[in-house]
Amino acid sequence: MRVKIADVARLAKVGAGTVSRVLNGSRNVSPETREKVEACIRELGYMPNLVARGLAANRTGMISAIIPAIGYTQHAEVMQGLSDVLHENGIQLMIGHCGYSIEREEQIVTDFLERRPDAFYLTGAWHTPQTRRLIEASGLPVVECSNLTDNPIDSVVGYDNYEGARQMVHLLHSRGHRRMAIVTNAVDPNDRMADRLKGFWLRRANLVWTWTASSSATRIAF
Amino acid sequence: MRVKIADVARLAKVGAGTVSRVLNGSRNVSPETREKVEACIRELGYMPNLVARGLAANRTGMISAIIPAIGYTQHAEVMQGLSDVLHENGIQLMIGHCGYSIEREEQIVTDFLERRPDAFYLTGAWHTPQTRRLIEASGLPVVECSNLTDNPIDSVVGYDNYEGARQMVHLLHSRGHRRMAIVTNAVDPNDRMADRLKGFWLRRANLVWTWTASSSATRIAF
DNA sequence: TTGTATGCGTTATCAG
DNA sequence: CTGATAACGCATACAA
Repeated sequence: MRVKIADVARLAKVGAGTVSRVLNGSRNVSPETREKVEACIRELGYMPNLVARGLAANRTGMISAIIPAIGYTQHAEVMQGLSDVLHENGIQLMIGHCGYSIEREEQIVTDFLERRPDAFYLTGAWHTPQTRRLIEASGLPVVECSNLTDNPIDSVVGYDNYEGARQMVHLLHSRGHRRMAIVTNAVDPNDRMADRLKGFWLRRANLVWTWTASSSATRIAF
Repeated sequence: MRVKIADVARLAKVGAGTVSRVLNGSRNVSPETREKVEACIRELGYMPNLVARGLAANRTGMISAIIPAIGYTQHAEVMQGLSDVLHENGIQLMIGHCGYSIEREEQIVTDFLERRPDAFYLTGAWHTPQTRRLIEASGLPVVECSNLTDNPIDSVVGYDNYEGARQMVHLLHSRGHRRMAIVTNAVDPNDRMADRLKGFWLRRANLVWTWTASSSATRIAF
């Protein structure tokens, strides 16, 4: 049996509540008792059980994130940065990958909700109605990332894929270019790509649209 | 307040234990009551609280994995595969990245243990004594991956980096090659790389050793 | 087969 | 400032 708060309390001759207060850095504890408790914690090698804490405090210290693929650089870097900052604050990341499928995203959201995360990170602003319903019903904070939207679930962090593409084509066109091509990964469409394509088509000039067969095998022929 | 087992039990006019048994697919429940309970579960939109379950059952359904970096393809692919299979079985992955630092690995192991995972996945077989102590004391199943070792903590899945390198050099040498070069990432040494270098040095010939300044910027000059 | 009661380790409430 | 004590939501041993 692992050492728990009660053991620390007994050794320190204090109540369990006091140990808990020391653990959570409450201000309402005298320096002497705090020191005594901390000594006992070290002596017993006490290690808090965050599962129990999560149940009691109704706060797990976990944030769930869903990205298309773990190995996809763009998202991996975001996850790494997120994870770093969160970890410094005692929060862990729960990562799921949906492979550009919003149905799979819905499944992951369903499963993740059972673990009672404190917040959600979603990629893109394109979800199934049920996904949106579930998350809104949960009342959890949400960040949708990678694309802007007019009606976010909660908050969005992203850029305007449509406007970016439009400006690119506009620039090229204003410089006299007339034959342009798009090389992209069209295997699994998503809202970010859709917006970019919309931006391109605004001034299509002589547009050649090709795509990579997969993210690794490129096939181009004009 | 979210709907819990007690609510389902009340609606179905059964005991909480029965609902729990239905949830966990116990064989000891009559088809009629099972069906009735499942109907009530759907009607109420009941969603189990895995935090509470984890505390009661002493099993969280989470496995923690530590890799050097999330975006590093080799490990990302393993995480993705792991995650897929585990997810099918209701288990979630808790990923941490240590950036090739075994001290950071130790810190992550310490933090992860508080979340009571059911198992550990570690990259490499090179850890701090404290890391090994902590994990052994936890009694959790462990897989060390990417490199073989003679005294694993628990079990190992990997290949012999030393022997692989040795055989490569041997082959080249036997074909008459005498000037060879190693291009590698020497920023953060680890046991896998150490083993490979050992294998190269066995038959060094005229060995030129260079390295990439970082994983993205390559600098080679012979 | 089913219901009841107890425990899991913490936090939080409420008196002292 | 501190100590009991009641939740938290579920699993499980024990009875029925």
